Amino acid sequence: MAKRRKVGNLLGLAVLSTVSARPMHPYEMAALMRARGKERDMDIKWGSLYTVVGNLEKHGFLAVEGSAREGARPERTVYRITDAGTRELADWVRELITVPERDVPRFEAGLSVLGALAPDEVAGLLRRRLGTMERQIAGDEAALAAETEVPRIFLIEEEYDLAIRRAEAAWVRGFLAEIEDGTLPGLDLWRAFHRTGEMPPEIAALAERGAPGE
Amino acid sequence: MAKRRKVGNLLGLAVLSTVSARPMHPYEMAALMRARGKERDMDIKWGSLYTVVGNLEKHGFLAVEGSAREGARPERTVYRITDAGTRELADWVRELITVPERDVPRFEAGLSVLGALAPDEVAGLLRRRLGTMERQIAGDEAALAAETEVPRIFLIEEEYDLAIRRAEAAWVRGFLAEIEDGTLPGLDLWRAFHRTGEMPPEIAALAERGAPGE
DNA sequence: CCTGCAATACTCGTCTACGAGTACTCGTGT
DNA sequence: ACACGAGTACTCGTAGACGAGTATTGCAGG
Repeated sequence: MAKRRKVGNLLGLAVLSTVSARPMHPYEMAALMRARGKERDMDIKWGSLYTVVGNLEKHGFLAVEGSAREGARPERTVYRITDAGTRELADWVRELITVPERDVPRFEAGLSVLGALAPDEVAGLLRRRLGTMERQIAGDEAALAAETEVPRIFLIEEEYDLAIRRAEAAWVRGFLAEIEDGTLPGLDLWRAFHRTGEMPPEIAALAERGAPGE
Repeated sequence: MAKRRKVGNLLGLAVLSTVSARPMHPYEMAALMRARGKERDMDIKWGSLYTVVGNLEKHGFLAVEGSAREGARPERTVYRITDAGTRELADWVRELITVPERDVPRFEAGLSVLGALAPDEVAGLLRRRLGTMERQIAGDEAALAAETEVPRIFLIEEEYDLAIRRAEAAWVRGFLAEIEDGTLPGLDLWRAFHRTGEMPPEIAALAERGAPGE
């Protein structure tokens, strides 16, 4: 079980990793992360930046290095990472890499309530999804291939992401084909279920599949 | 861009889909969802159940059917789904299926800050991850195969989930192999970066890859 | 020289998700 | 006949995430 972190927001991870290079003030972190495309790696809400930095300081992972003013700009607080912060960063990454965390994609949530729609409509929607995905994948693949200077290691997240999206696209393609050519077993059941809103009682009883043990 | 829902919590989706069968009170919904293993499909926090049901009612997706007491039990409020609720459910599923939403897995966040650890340590961690994943996948595959009564349609989420996890495992296997046999280009760079904490400046400048356009 | 727009560097109030607690009740063992 | 532990059915306080706003400055263009 992943232990509860003092600062749980992934933005905190990005901050730690960014200030670990050198002391800087929050806005500079934001600028750096933005420039490095960190937004693609975690889904960052800039509104939380100052809260998160504050929390990191409260828990001793960051310390105030001083505050500098530049020209007539408002004063900016410069933070540096502490030893505890460096340890927290390493420990956090270790956990993220080691423990396969179950963060259920929203698509899967959607699949689990597919009964709310009729199979034929679903086929159409899946076709749309597939189109979008294929376009995005092709675009990102091209962008990644065009990047010949930066060594792969600094772009592995992107590589991983592409691999997963390709797999998802492949799965969707297969599922869609099965709906379209009618080979998906139980298609009639699905249609019936959608019309009536009632699961056939013999299935309902069975649907209580036990969750496979950890 | 996915439009903001009145009730955004995915638990709300599960609730709508559950009460759509027949009116019931919150605790019964929870029991049903639990029995159906909904916890595997979305990551449900039971503490939010009453809040979410309340919100769904506030926005007209659920209506109070009445309140019943059974024996000397405390009074329970029974809810039914409204027409607006049925529409919201369908619309929500439609969106989830059609729009490939970018919900970045935590693993990917971890990969994006891999520089905090040394390659050799990462190799060890990945081996651990892979072991856990393979065990879980094998278990779930067996469980799914053992399920011969319930038609596949009622278990597609699980099928999808397995497909993705297999793809992730395969990717990790490949990446791990590249680290282990030293064929990953830039391994030395990685090691240097980790020791010094400094990205080589010529790379740092390049790392500002522009995010591929939407 | 002055206007306006974009970027800078935050602040604040709202909202809500969540965990931990609570009170009651039924069945079972003794 | 009653003590108990395992459900049942919620309630509530709080931490913290987020969005929207704000005030200042530099600079480009007329």
